[in-house]
Amino acid sequence: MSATSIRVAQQERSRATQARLLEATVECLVEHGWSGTTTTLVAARAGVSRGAQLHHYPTKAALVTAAVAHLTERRALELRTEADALPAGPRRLDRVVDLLAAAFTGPLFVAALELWVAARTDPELRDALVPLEARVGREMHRLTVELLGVDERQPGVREAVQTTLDLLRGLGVANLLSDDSARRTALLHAWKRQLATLLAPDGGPAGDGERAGDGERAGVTA
Amino acid sequence: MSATSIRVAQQERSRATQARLLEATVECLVEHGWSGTTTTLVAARAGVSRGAQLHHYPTKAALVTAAVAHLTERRALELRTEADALPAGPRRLDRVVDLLAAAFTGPLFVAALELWVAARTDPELRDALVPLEARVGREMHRLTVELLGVDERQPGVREAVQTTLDLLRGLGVANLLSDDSARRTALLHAWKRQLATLLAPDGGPAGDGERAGDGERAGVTA
DNA sequence: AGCAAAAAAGACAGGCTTGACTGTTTGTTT
DNA sequence: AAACAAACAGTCAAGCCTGTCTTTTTTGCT
Repeated sequence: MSATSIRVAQQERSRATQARLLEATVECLVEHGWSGTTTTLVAARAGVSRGAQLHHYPTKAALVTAAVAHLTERRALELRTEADALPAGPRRLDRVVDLLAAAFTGPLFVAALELWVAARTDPELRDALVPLEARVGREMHRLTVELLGVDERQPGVREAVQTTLDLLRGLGVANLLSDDSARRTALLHAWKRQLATLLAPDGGPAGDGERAGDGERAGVTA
Repeated sequence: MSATSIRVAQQERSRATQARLLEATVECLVEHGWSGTTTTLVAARAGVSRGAQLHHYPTKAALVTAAVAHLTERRALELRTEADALPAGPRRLDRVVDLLAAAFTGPLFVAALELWVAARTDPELRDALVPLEARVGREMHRLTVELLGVDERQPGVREAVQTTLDLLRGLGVANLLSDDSARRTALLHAWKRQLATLLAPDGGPAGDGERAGDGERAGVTA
């Protein structure tokens, strides 16, 4: 009973402390922004002593890097969870867009955006963020295609999906300061119908076969 | 000769120093991000002593607030300048989109985005930024309509323009870290043709009369 | 019980940022 | 010319952030 189970208990304690630290880091990002996210504040918010914090994450870079990975996990999890709860009714496309729009306006997106902007001028953070973000971006594209139930080999479909995601990111940024939901809702209403015609297999007005770049690479995606 | 001309000289000296400080602030935002933009660094970059800096802008908030206004001016100026140089050829719509896309990827956009994100968690900065950004947003919308030479009263036109700007903002953010120009170019190519059909007065597939919110309010626009 | 290792706690030093303060130069008025 | 005001220069202290260090507690094993 002792050998493994108790060792597991200890590991579990570590894991719990680390989880609290990472969660607190994300919360601080949302509440205080990147420059307001100090290690001291994170430790205080997590209810963890500074010594314990430094024990698990020796430097701020280590903490933030781990938090980036943690955030990525949480974003993917949240997406899948909400996607699973999606009904397959006639308004399927509308619901999918609403779901994605919610992902681009929630706290997790805000935290990711803070990191994204900060990473621009912070090489260490950038190196940690870019590969993960690329992964999330591709995953998001794939999930969108799957949820919409469209065939990506159809001309124009890939572009339509990418455009939707980029548009949602833009709307998400616009929603940062002032509440933009009224405008966003109206705009998305129009876009939904637009998207419906683009995805219709009978060949809409756009899409003559060309392919965009090398798939969805853009990040800050959920 | 003395009364006015010399007073002008002194005022001009002040103005020049202030301009250098504001310009240096924007440059620091682009190069080092919001948290890397310290007053010391700005003063050094501007070639202005710390005393002189504190004389003109007693606090960091004062400096940044002034820089926000300055940045707004520069963005508007840049837009108009480039818009004036726009040829009125057959590829008019393509050129307009390219122009706007450039505005959403240039240094001025980056600086504005840094401020935008920082303002989310900084009330003082936020209060200074929101009204100015709203102005730029409206101006950008107006200018786009004008450059495209479309009639905004036509159903769907307003939505199409707003969608274009929000999409460009999203693409601009995606371009922050990794160079996304290949994907962006391809995507915009598709969107241009999409936009052309949306703006065509013979009634495209979208736009049945509803209006979105209260005009373009979203910021981080140029 | 007793020992070793992991986890946690908290004090401390070094570096940086901000803004206050004093002194100096340049420009302006009478 | 003399007094006055604005612009400029540079130093200083207080506060904060990061990361090192030592000490204490908890856990795991014999």
